[in-house]
Amino acid sequence: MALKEGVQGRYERIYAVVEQIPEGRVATYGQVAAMAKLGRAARQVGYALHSLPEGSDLPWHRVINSRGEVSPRALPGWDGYQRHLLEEEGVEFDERGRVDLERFRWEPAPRATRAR
DNA sequence: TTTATGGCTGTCA
DNA sequence: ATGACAGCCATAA
Repeated sequence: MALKEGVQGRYERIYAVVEQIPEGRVATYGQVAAMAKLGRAARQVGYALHSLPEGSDLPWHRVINSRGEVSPRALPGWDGYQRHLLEEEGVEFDERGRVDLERFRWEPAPRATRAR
């Protein structure tokens, strides 16, 4: 309709954020959503990832929920697969399969090139 | 156009 | 610590 969809790059925004996630680091949906200027559209982030185009180099597996765990998606084995990918990147999982967000939470750079 | 759902989040018990 | 309810916003039908 005549209403502006804002920008058609809503997906791109999410993709851009996820793409910025370094290895050995994880980000939550809410965090990505906030960084993508989507506000509380954390769910949409998950949808965007669900709608991921095939062949995307998007590290969607680095995006987890606020519990520090992968989404218990319907497909059995997907959570294990995601966890496996993160483990290879150096992310440590708990017995429950949880990650210490306090330690592995990706800290986005506000503006300057922050490297420590 | 509206309606329904969802890879979530945060608070309350 | 976990379990349940409601809120939020975009995509799909």
